[in-house]
Amino acid sequence: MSSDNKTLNQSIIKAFTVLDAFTNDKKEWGVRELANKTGYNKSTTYRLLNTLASLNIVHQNSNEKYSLGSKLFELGNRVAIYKTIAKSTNNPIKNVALEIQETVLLSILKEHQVFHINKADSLHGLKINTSIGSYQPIHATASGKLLLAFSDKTDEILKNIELTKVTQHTITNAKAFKKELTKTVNQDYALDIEEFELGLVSIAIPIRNRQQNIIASISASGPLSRFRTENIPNYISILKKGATLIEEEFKDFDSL
Amino acid sequence: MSSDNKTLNQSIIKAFTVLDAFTNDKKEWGVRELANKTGYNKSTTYRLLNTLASLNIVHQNSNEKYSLGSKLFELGNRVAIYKTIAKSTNNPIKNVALEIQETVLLSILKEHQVFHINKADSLHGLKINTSIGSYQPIHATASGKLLLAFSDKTDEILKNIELTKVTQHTITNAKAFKKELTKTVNQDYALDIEEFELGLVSIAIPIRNRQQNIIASISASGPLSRFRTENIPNYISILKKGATLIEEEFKDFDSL
DNA sequence: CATAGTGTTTCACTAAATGAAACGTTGTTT
DNA sequence: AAACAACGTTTCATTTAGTGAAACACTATG
Repeated sequence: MSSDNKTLNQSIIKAFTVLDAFTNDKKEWGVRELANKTGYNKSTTYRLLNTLASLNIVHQNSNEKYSLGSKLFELGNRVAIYKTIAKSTNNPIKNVALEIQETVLLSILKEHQVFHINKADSLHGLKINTSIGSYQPIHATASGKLLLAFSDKTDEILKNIELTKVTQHTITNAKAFKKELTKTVNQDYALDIEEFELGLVSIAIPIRNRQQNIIASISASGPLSRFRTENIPNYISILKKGATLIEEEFKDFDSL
Repeated sequence: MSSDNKTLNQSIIKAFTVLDAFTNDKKEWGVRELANKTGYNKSTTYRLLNTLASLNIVHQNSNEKYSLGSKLFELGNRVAIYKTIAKSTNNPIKNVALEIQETVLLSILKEHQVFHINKADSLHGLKINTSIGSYQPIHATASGKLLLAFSDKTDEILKNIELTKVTQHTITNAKAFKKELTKTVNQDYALDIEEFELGLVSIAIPIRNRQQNIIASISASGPLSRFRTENIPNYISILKKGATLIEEEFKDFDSL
């Protein structure tokens, strides 16, 4: 068992486990339902929700179910760095999404993963279900491969990640993966055809600062059924429009 | 002492007390500094930060100080209702702020207080320090008086609030306050001259839906030194431009 | 009326959290 | 170079809070 100093506060762990259950797909939970989901006793769950409600972190609706409260919106707005970036990039990526007709993501490398700062959804019914603020594997996504390929810490990061198999198309062989990164640098874009999720295709290009260092990626994702390899130059062209606008805004940033 | 069922989880209370210390004014804290601020023992504070850091709710910078982490940004983005409204209203209120040359706020009534959904800062160095997601008193602010005046629950809310003195200009007499609300309805805007904060002036107008029910307020705030009563019609005109754009977006909403 | 499901409460018991003191590191002052 | 001040971090004995089973009260459904 870990020493005292590294023992985590269990009540806080439980509280955020409960909060994590609230997603865009399921915005409200009953007490017992949430207890089943988290594995916590229903009395414990009730007390956690009660405390969180008293702080406006969740609130109880008129149907007795609980949903996220305004306090998280406030706290989320204090994480200023991402809020500012999200705000500034809304229009460029929205325009790209309209033109490319797929979901567009703005992403950076963070903690050896791909972190999504902003998103503009496709208007199609069939679209990826990725959230702003979420992480995805670096080795199995277009954005991840692109950011890793151009990173100045590529070897260090490679030592710290596992090329785990996410789908049968995920590149798990180290040599093959390095070749993929070299190819990505050469062609100045990355492609992920079902490497992260079956039926899903993504294409990512770099966003550079004044010194030509990559600070983020912009990508488009959609189902394989709507994807044509002959359309790649067109996709890149549209993504570049968005990238250019974002680069103007962040040309003097070292990173996002 | 309260019964078992209403006893709040102290660890969660402490965790969010710690998180509340991180503001736009002070984004990073050392362990002892934060312990002094919150009144918690430095060991306790260290453990709280350690747990929060393990969840990416805070993170420790290279200078050993702690700041808010990406997880709050993610959780904040799940409070979809405010995020959507904030996103849709960014341009209108930004444009109003540019033209009016003061800080502009979009606000609603929530829990007998004024809740700020969105904000566009003035470019002046001297400007109000209000945060998105924060609450202000309903009786001592322009937005609050406006939203209360037009509310269909005015009397009920008045029974539940105290006309506490915030500055010497705050209206604390019930009769005088009711007259102020009547005047607000008649002139279709509200003014707060140093009622909430000395030296601060705010003017608010309504945002209406298709049924002409007020769903929010848009206001401008700045220092008394830059305020001229003869400019009120001009301020209202500019605010109305923003209100009109927002009304187009939310004309079918019953409330925000 | 019976049943099933919910949120909420109680109480005896269990586990977690706490704080004082000390440690190790870094930067500053003498 | 040594002493000092401030920091983050760790330890251990002690204190406090948190927990879960069982029961209650309510609502909806058949």
